[in-house]
Amino acid sequence: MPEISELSIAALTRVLEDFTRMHIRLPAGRRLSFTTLSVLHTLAGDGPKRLTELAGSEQVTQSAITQMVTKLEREGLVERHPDPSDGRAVLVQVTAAGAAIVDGRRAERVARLTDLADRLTEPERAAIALALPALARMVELHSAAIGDPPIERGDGEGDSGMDTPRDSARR
Amino acid sequence: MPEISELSIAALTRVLEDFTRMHIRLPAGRRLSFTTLSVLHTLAGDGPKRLTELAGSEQVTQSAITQMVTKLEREGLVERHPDPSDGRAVLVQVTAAGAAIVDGRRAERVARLTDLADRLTEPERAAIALALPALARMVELHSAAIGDPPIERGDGEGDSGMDTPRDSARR
DNA sequence: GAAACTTAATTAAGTTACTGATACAGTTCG
DNA sequence: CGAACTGTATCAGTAACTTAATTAAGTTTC
Repeated sequence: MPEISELSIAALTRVLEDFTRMHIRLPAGRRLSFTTLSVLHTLAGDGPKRLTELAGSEQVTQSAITQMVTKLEREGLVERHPDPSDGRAVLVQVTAAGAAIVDGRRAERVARLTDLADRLTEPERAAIALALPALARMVELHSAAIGDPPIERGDGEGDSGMDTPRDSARR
Repeated sequence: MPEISELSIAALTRVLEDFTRMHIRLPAGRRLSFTTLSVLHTLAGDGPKRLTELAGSEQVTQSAITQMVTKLEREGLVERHPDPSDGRAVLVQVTAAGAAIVDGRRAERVARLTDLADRLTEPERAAIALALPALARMVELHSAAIGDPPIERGDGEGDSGMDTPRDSARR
């Protein structure tokens, strides 16, 4: 016998795809590329990282990361520091200005979602609230499988770093 | 007095950001750009569209769409047809091969989410199932606000068209 | 019904963000 | 110490965009 409320993965997939599109289309104030915003997000969330670590987590080549970090450094959004434990390595750290960009984009998303949630009924909001821990656990299970760092999730996290194609390419 | 289960938008935002990242990083078999996959998804979901409509929904210039559609046409993934109601316009339609790509990527996402959901407890899955309609309604409210077409949602939908940066640029 | 304007698509030239290959400095290991 | 390995930087090339200009069809105005 099937459960009372059987979870339709197909439906879940579609809803998540739609939210992804919503996030992706969020316009950015500054003209930063897709990958660039993702890097800022990662650094703001996980703390300083090596270039090779970033290359792995963003799935671009190490060469691309070097070039991007050079550009971000010129713009004052990240800083390069020598790694005390390995003379070859560089630790990239987000600056206050860089973190502000991440926070700003997060705030836009929160504002948008707040607006939408306000227009739901109270039981609808409650249903989402009750599902959040389970959804968060799916993300956790995924990260664990991928081998990501176990990510401190107290606060000051996030920004999936996504951007519209227009933002990436313009100017 | 606050409700029993108050919905934390901040928490919801973070979870959705994480899912976005999960989707974005999904590797693609073919080497199609970020925007290209998004266009295929839109066409597979909404049916034939004009170039200008696509330019609007994908947030790139019309010129970019023209070039992309030309390339997709060469690869047999879309077809151009004259618009019977307007001699200036062109209707772009996804081919079976194009739809297969969209479906394939959707299937990968479903597989991944299925795997994760299997590792949840039964109450967790039930909680997500109960929240799905509310989440879907948030998406609907968003589309309505943006002015998107009201999207037929029977089946054969989806693929948020997202891709890794690596996929976009390689080869 | 012709002139002026608007809209849809294409074409051309330039920019940017990536890739791949290579060079080189710093580590690790025999 | 020298050989192999690892982390970063550099260089040349490519793909996906941009803006600007062109062509063609449709709409408006008188």
